[in-house]
Amino acid sequence: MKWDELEEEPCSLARTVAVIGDRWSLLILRECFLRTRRFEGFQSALGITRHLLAERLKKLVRLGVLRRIPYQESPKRHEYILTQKGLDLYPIIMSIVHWGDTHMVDERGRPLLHEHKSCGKMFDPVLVCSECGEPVTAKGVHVHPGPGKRVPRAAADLPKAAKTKTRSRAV
Amino acid sequence: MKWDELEEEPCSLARTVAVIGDRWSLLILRECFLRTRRFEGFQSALGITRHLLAERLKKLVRLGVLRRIPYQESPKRHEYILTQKGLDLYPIIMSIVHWGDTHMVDERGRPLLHEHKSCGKMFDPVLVCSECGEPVTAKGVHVHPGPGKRVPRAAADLPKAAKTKTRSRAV
DNA sequence: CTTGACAGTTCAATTATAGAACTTTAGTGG
DNA sequence: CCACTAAAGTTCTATAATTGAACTGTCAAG
Repeated sequence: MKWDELEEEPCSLARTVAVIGDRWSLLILRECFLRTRRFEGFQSALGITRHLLAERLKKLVRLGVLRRIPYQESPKRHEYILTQKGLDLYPIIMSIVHWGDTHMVDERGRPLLHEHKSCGKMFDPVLVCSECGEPVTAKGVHVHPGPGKRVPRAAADLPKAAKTKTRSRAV
Repeated sequence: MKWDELEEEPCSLARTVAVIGDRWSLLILRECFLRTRRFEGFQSALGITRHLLAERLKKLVRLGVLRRIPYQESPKRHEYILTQKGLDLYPIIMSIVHWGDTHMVDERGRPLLHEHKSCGKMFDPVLVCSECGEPVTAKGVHVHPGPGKRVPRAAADLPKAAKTKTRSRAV
């Protein structure tokens, strides 16, 4: 499967992985949330090669996650800022950071602590149900086919006999 | 930067990206949450090459995200199941799926809908503050250095004059 | 008129991934 | 006994992605 095919899959996870599922995109986006905006800033903060950084920034702009806006004329210079689509990635970033805080810290503890401005306390992010407000777990979720569901790649390609039975599943 | 170095970074996001930040790991984990457990199951559902699948499964086992347990003797066969560490990835997966549902769907709508068993309603996941229960946004969060904070790579490698000023930042 | 910053581009060398065939252990049907 | 199938990998070559380093173009300052 190529990256482009990934974008076409009838799966919201696969389509999002097509955007952020590589070694660098999430790190670049972390820097965006840390208020880095310029090429040199990303490059020196991350140690990414300039070649790849240019490529990834282009891709994120093409996908509508970043916007490239001029901040000076002569010589023309641009900076990269998060669009709303980009800002909406924050829950993903926070969930990732929280998992790292829980499972990947060394003896010395967390690299960063987060304060929720509106309540003033150090907090952890919790994923809850939009309807009842209770925390969401894998076992507590039942999945139904939606309008955008297609027969998955594997089942479509394989002979009829090989089709896997469908079942309610937790993603 | 190599994958191994990524694991060492004093950043919970980088360390988590070292685990799931490639083309396939998240898709394999999606299948795990969809109750796939066996080699052939992953392979036919994803279309990943067998070579890479074997490698990724090994990696996820080594990192403690999956456990490899025998389900029959002669011939010895094993299946892969999520550990608690793996189950804890669910908020990341759900956040990713939700972003895809919001920003990457075609005209036909979402591939899947999610029902929250305990309240019986179709829902979206919302990230809230563990302390006050209010939704978390990038702008509403203030970051403080934690005990595991080290001077970042870039600042440590560069001459003193080039050190970037520290600032409270939103990741 | 030389130096430096910024935002890239170019190119060779190294790694990773894709695609396909092959291996091992065992069960099944004839 | 023999061919065929299945699961779970392994091995191999070709192709694609990434790295590392140098190079380009525009302007400003000294």
